Amino acid sequence: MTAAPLPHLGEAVLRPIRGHHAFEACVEQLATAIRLGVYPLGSALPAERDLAELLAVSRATLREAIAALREAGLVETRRGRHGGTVVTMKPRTPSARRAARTTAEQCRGWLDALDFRRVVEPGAAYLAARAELSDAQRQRLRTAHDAVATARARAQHRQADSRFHLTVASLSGSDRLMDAVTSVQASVHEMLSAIPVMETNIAHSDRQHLLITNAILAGRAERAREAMEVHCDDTAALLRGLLG
Amino acid sequence: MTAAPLPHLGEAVLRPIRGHHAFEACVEQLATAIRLGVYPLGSALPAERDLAELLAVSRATLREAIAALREAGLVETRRGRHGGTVVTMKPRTPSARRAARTTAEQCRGWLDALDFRRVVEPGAAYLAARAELSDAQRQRLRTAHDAVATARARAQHRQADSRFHLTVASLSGSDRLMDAVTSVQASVHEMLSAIPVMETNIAHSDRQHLLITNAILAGRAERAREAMEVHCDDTAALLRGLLG
DNA sequence: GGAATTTGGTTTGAACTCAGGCCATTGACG
DNA sequence: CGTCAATGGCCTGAGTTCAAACCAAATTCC
Repeated sequence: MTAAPLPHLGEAVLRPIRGHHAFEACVEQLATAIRLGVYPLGSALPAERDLAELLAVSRATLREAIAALREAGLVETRRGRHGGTVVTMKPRTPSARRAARTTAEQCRGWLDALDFRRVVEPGAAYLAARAELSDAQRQRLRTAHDAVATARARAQHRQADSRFHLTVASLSGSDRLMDAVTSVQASVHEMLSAIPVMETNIAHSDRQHLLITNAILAGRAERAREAMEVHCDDTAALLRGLLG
Repeated sequence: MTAAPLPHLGEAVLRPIRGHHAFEACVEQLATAIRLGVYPLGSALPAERDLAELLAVSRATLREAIAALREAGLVETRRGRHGGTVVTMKPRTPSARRAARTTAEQCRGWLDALDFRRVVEPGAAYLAARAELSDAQRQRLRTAHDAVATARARAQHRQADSRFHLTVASLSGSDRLMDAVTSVQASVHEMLSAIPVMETNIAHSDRQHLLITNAILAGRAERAREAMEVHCDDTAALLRGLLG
């Protein structure tokens, strides 16, 4: 039997343990969820004890994370019965975000995200179309699509778009795909916040959303996947062009 | 503006922070890498200092993990120059593994892995076929394929199969895809170790590997993806049938 | 008005992890 | 044969995180 070390695979398979900073990870997850519009402006986060359980983190750590969000002006907290932590920050406008310089490291991660997205989002659409969706699920998809189509302001359209893609992923029924799409959407959201987007792009994108929605609701798996592939390719082309 | 909490998305998007047990995560990653054949019997793991950096973990923690592997009989350690930790354990045979009872929880995760796999592995094959591969990379793919085709013993075939799929993923050039495939291969390996596999299945599988390899080397992206899809579907059908 | 309940706020001691340095062992090379 | 370099083995002090209490505020309901 070979005793070759297979070095390339070793380096590729062994990956950093994500773990030593529960605090930072909490801040990032919550901030991302807020920016993606999972918790829109004015909505309340779950109670601390529930949130701590969701994130599998101690309440002490979670509170530090919430304190950081509060300090950053993203949320406000009120005490007492029916108190809680409420989202108060309007999503940053693209222009405000453009200030941050994009590093080479960041750019590499972004390009990787586009490749990964082109794989997982069409896959999610495919599975969602094949799944037997309940009426409530079908309604959620329609609602999510309508929200994108009718959003007027740029930032709100951005959030509605993220929610649409996350909704499709959630309908796939796969936890791992949901993870993957969440991660990808976080990256895409960052990218889109760093560049200007034109009206024509949005209209084009909305048309594709409709195709995807209809294909999923009709149970046309292949068609849903192809529509999502086209959508990802178009967005990727736009982003690649403007980022390098 | 809506203040609806979007509860379903919140529960789906917010995920446990994987982090509070660097030690356990290390043990799992290393044990998985060994079982998948990334470090075959007789080969040496990287030096502790290098491994600690790869896993982004302190040397102290890594050493505890290695101690656990040693105690489990997976590896042995020698000191001094050109010392190190070498893999000593033959992969467990399916029969030895069958003893472990499969829980409902485990089964759910496994079924999810099959869905996820059907998305990411074909995606990886597609990207690998589209990438401009260096001669060294092409050679790695051929070597990995030959190893599967010529492996005689069941357990060795299993490892070679994992290595083949991991190699395809590494050729995709996407870190995130590599992560995803590593994770699904770990699950698939567990499943296959829990059930009996027949010779005919192996022969069938080997034929598909050849199709995939040729499509990638020829740069036929669509064909590579379809071949991998068929391969995943066939394996999934086998596993689903034998697991419930 | 008063009690119960829900929710955030705080404290405490234990366990885990880290970074960095230093020691011990072994084989290779001059 | 002696030195050197690579490697595993070990220690210490600081920082995080955890679990499980208990406290304080605010709302609801009697």
